[in-house]
Amino acid sequence: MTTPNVSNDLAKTYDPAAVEGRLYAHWEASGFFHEEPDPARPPFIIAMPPPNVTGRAHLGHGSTYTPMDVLTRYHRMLGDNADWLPGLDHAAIATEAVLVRELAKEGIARDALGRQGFIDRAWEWSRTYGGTINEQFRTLGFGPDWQRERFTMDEGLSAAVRKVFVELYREGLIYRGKRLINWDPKGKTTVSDAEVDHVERDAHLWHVRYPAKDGSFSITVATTRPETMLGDTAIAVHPDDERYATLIGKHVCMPLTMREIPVIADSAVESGFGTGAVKVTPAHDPTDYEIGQRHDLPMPSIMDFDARISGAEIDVGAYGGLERYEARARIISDLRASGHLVKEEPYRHAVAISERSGEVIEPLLSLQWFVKMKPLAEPALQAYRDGRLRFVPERYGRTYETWLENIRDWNISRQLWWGHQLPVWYTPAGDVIVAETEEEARETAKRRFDTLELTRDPDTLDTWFSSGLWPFSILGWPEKTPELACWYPSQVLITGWEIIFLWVARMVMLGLHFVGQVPFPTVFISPLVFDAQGRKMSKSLGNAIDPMDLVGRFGADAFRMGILRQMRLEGQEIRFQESRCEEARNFNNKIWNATRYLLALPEGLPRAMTLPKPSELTLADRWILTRLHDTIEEMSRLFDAFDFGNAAETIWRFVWYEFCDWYLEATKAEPNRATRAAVMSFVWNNAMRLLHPIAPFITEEVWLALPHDGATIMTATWPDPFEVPVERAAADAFAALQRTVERVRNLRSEMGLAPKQPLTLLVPGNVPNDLAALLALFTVGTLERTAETGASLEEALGAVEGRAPLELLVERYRKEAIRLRAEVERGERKLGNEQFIAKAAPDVVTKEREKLDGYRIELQKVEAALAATGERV
RNA sequence: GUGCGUGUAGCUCAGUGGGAGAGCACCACCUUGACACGGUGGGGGUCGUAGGUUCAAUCCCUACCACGCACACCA
Repeated sequence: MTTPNVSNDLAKTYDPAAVEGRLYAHWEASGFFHEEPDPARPPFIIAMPPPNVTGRAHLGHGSTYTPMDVLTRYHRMLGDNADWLPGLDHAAIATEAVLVRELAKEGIARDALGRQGFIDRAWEWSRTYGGTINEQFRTLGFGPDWQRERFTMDEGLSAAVRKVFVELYREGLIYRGKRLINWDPKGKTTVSDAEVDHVERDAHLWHVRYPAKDGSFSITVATTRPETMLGDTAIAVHPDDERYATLIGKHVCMPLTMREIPVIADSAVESGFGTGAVKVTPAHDPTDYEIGQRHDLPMPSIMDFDARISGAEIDVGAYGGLERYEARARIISDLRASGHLVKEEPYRHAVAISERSGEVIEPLLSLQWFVKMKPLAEPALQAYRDGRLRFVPERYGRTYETWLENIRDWNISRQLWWGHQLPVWYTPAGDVIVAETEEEARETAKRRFDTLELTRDPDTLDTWFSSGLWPFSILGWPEKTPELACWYPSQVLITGWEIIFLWVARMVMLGLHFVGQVPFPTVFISPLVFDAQGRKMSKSLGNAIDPMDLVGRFGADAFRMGILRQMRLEGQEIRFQESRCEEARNFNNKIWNATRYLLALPEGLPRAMTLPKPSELTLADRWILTRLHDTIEEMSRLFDAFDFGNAAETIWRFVWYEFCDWYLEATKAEPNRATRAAVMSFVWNNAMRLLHPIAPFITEEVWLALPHDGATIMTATWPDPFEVPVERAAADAFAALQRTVERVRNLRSEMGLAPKQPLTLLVPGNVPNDLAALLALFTVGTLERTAETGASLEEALGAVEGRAPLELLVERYRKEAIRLRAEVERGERKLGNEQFIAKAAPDVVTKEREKLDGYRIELQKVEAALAATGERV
């Protein structure tokens, strides 16, 4: 007789804080995350989307970066040449904004500091605070190859940026031009179309009358932006609009300065909206710009980069110098006074907002640099259409396609200091020199323009320009490195759908153009994280959850499991529930205690991965091994399909509801003790490996405590289903046993028996002893053998009954008979339907027959039992 | 306006052309060789509404309603 001997080494409650930091430091110091290119093995490469250097971990990283870590760990265990390549993005606008704020606190203006001083500060700041998010990633258990960490402003990556710029320029795909751009008056820079949001806002629609000079007629237009009237160069109406047909070609006066402008016809005008006539301000509105181009209209700018009215190009009357909203108010009041304001109505419409600063975008005409997109987009579309690039879920492919089909040129110059300065120089005569280095620029200047006096373009490149090169720039491109040879293209890109345009499409275009292959064959789009009510998480709403806080309370493993279990393959959002992390913490505790039980088995554990002879395996052994086999196949399938939610659910079920609830309990019965140590050790070792990609820490801790081979579970092999014996018949028999146990437990409960009060079990003689013992164990029953019943084990188990008070049994039998009669009736109705027999699939009909037969037999039995009790009454 | 997604138990969500599921919450009982961050049992849903296809619809189709998202030059 052995007494329980729970290992004193292991606390009763799992404490992630005591494990996670220690293991991570060990992994990193041991170089387990690092990998060298190895053409002999299949590559599994993920380029980490570089977080902003200003960034902090948020729940979105849970849903996008956890899957990357999971897949990298999974493929490493599969023996692939797996590497996850990390890095940071210099995040021009965001970083510059942070710095400007910091400087303001010290009372320093950006311009006073000067360009070089500012950049020095930015570098200093990046080095000091920029690593924060990487530390947080370590806390979350993310294991990228830190030795390969890159920064978009690194010298190598910057050289790649310059090379790409120069090549695109020489190919005519980058050009400089005066175009209408999106100006962010707060960030004091241009932003690309992809960085502009359209937000519904309450505003006004003002109807303004434009009179003819002689007063013989007038035209009224509707506008939401009266301040732009100063730059009007035409009034447009639809060519088919009869109301205005006679006025086309005539002139009216813009009432603020009484400047004459023509009335023109353009089909872009909707006659049904407003008055059917529209003012045209080509320099300050995208539609008007196009109309202006079609009609060759003058395009005077009336607003400067501070969003103030400016008379530099045209007479703006008394409004010069006014801020745009002041000007609007003044103009409205003047128009009202002069009788030109006909009508004023509240109006809700979409306003263009800078994604970054939240400021209302001002469309301005400005000399900027652009990338010609159509020639780049075409191959990127082709790659998608012929299947070289696919999206998971598929529907996001259509988003990508639509965007590329309608793509417009990309404004890439930014009026910021922090970023890659354009490799562009100008001679005093205004000649443009584009070169990879200043030396090269000087040589060209000397040779072609006979000058050495050069001014470099002060602008920097859109951050996404360097991010677009990420998949190959981090591998050393344009050098022909082993990394580039082995690891480009990568295997999958994982990101959120909000940056398909900003980033994914651009990587595909530039990757195809410069390396000749799509940078990744598959894009997995992970869901965005919202709060439990479906609201976006934000600081202002106060509903933001800090992952670090969750890790502190539940552990990194629980955080990862908690969020993965909420992921659904087709879902576009997660309504995050913190309780899922708590459940996962409980799950880990379950694992911990099952491990304590296992380690405390009095007989001890054998060498790793040694199973008893097949003939010695008990029914429970065969069942759990079969379940393990199926779980391994399922986990591999689900990881391969990016179905992380179901993967998490699958291993959860196996570990908790099968291994702990049934198998571990079964090992407490005498007939199962001989083989249990080996089988449990084997199964648990496999289970930890299956769970490791999701919960790296606890699995390592447990695996190391179990008999194992190797230094770390990280490089242990992924479980192989062929190493696990399968026995369907035994698995089915055990499942029948489970159903019987549940039935008897229900009876106990109805009898009001306390869990420890024994119940007499009436077990047919043809139920084998080991099964009978399990029944007794699971139901706290004492066995009483009865006559053999039924031909199969299932039938015999179906006949197992507990000895209960007569009234109770009668009641149960009655209820059971009612249920069964309903089932029989339903089956008979179905099978009595000739249409069903004739048209339904044969196997469906057969199954239905078998079901009906089964119900009939059960019903007979129950009715017989009922009758028998009746006789005894 | 166009396109996409979602409506299933009180909550968050799985799922299937042929007997409605999980977790949490709730109720009852329980310190059973590890675990109360635990065990066992239980109650609870006309599967958004209305049609259609089908022998059979929660699942497929159509319309509508509600919510969310993306795109869009209606000033």
